[in-house]
Amino acid sequence: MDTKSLMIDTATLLFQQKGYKNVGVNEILKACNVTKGALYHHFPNGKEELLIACLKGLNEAITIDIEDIFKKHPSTLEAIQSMIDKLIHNLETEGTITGYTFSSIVSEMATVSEPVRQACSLLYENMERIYCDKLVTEGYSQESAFEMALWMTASIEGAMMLCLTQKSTTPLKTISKLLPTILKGRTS
Amino acid sequence: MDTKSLMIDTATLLFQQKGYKNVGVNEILKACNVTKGALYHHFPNGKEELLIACLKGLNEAITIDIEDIFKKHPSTLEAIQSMIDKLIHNLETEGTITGYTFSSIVSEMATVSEPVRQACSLLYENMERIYCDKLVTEGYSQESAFEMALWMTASIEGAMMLCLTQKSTTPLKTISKLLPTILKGRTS
DNA sequence: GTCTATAAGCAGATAGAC
DNA sequence: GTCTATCTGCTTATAGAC
Repeated sequence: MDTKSLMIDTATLLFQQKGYKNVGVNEILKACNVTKGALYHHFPNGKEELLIACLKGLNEAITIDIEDIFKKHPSTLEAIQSMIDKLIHNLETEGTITGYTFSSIVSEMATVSEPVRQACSLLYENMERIYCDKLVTEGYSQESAFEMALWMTASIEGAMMLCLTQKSTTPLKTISKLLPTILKGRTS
Repeated sequence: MDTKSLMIDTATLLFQQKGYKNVGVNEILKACNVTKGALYHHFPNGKEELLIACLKGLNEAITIDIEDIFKKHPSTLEAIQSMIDKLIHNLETEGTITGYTFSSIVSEMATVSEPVRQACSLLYENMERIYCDKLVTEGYSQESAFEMALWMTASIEGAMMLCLTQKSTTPLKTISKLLPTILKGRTS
C-alpha cells in the first residue's frame, strides 16, 4: 500500500477513536512510520487536509459497506440492526468507536472549519439516502422515508454518544430493540 | 457576581459553542476580564477543573429548568417538544447550541479524561431520570419508561448533531414531529 | 518522494509582587 | 484574592539535503 493511503487509513482510525484535536500530527506519523516531509508533500495544507481526505475515504468505505449490508438483508429493519450489531461488537472488542460514525469529528470541527463540516454533511447525506431508498421500496412515501432515515441516523449517533458517556453498550442495544416499534405500523 | 461564578458562566457558554479544545484559556479570561492568577487560584488544576465545574453548574441549571418545563406541561410529549422548541430557537437566533446539550464535550473528552466523562454521565442520568419518572406517572412500566427516556435523549442529541452538520434546524423539527408516533400507542 | 533538523507560535501553567 | 511577567512543552509547519 502506498504511503498516502497508509497515512489516511491510520489517521482515520485515530481521529475516530480520539477526536481531531486530541491526535497530534506526530502521533499519526509515528503510528504509520512516515515522516513529516512525506505528510506535507501529500497534504500541503497539513493536518486539516488529511482529515478531509479521511472523511472522503470514509465516505466511500461506508457507502460500499452499507450497500452490501442492505443487499444481504431483506428488510431495512434487519439491515439497520445488523449495522448496530457491528457497532456494538466494535465497542466491546476495541472499547472505541470506529464504524459507521464520526460524530465526534462533527462536534469538534463543524463550528470551526467549513470544509470539514461540508465533508461530514455529505457523508450523512449518503447514508441517509441509502436508508431512504430502501424504505421507499418497502412502501413508505418519499416524505416519511426521509423522516424515518433521519430519525434512525439521529438515534444511532445519539446512542453511540451515550455509550461513550456511560461506558456501556446498553444505549445502542436499547435503540436496536426499540426500532421495530417505529418501523412497524408505518409501512405504506 | 463573584469572579468564580463569572468564569464558570463564561466558560460554559464558550465550551458549548466551540467545544473544549477550540477554546483557549486566554480566550475565556479575556471574555470575562479576569486574569490568569485568578483562574489558577480558583481552579488549581486549570482548564480541566474549570470544565468540570461548568458541567456541575450545567447539571443544576438544566435539572431546575427541565423540572420547571415538566411542571408546566401536562404530558411528557408536550414537555419534550417544548424543550426541542427552545433548542431550535437557540439555534436560529444564535447559530450555536447552548441549551440542554453538551454532546460536543462528551465526544471530545470522554475517551480522554475520566473525570469529565463521569460528570457528563451524571448529567445525562439526571435528565433521563426526569423523563423516566414522568413517563411512569403516565402509565408506562419502569422498563419501557427507561427505554423511552434513553431513546428520546439519543434522538435529541443525535438530531442536534445533524443540525450542526447541515446548518439547518430540520433534524430537530423532524424529531419533534415524529415523537408522538412512539409516545402514543405505548401508554400503559 | 522521502528524509532530518529547525523554526515559529501558542497552549497551559507558575512565581512572586501587591 | 488578584495582578503581571515569565517558563516550559508541545503544536503545526518549513527548508533544504538526499
